[in-house]
Amino acid sequence: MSVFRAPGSQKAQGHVPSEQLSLELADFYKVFGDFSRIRILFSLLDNELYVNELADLLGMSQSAVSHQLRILRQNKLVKVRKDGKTSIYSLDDDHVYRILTQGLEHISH
Amino acid sequence: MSVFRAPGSQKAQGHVPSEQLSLELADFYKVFGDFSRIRILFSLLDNELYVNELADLLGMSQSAVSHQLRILRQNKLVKVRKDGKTSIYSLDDDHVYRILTQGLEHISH
DNA sequence: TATACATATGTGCATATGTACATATGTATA
DNA sequence: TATACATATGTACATATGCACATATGTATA
Repeated sequence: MSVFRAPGSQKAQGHVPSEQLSLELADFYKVFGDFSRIRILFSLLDNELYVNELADLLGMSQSAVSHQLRILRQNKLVKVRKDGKTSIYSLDDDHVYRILTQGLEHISH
Repeated sequence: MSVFRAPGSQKAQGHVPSEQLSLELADFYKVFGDFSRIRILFSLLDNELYVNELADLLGMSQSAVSHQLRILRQNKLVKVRKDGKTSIYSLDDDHVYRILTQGLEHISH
């Protein structure tokens, strides 16, 4: 793994992990580290759904769902398709699916 | 994936994801979703290190490191070995290593 | 065009969280 | 035993964050 700084920029024993990479990885996990967002992603595993369907399904307000969908969009985890008045959301690709299944494997040891 | 509730407990189209599982998975990701904790874990990839070594290496206070190590301990991501006055920390098992490498794969697309 | 509907978004607030500071706990050494 | 050292932890506070509320934007229909 090229997680570390170039030799010479380190002080004592141990390698200082790259701050850039650490930040990116933490941000990556942060998106998945929220109950509502995980539930939204799970809901989209089978079907694409529009915003109000998600809100009803999960018992969340339209506002809350929209705000979380925005975060998921910005992080390229979901994509939108417009159909008239409705915005239809789906997982961006099966990359997201793999991340979720790997996470589930880890928590079931 | 058995991520969903039993059929019958769902309303319209779409499956309501299990709240229990969603919560566990979000909490799992939440631990990794912090810059300082990721850096600590990366630092422990090669070597075991004691608290002050980590603090010096990462430019963090002893207090901050200890508090984060506590969270990592509670989530079984690191383990402690006592040697006199010092507490020597290491990754709990290579399960943690796998999680980190998978995360890195994802952010590098 | 006026209205209803679906979604997006700005804002405020309550809660969560990371860390500094101070201190407690535990261990080795003089 | 007294002191220094290493770590753990309680507390306060600043910041981050998720969501409710109100409203803006965009689209279809009467």
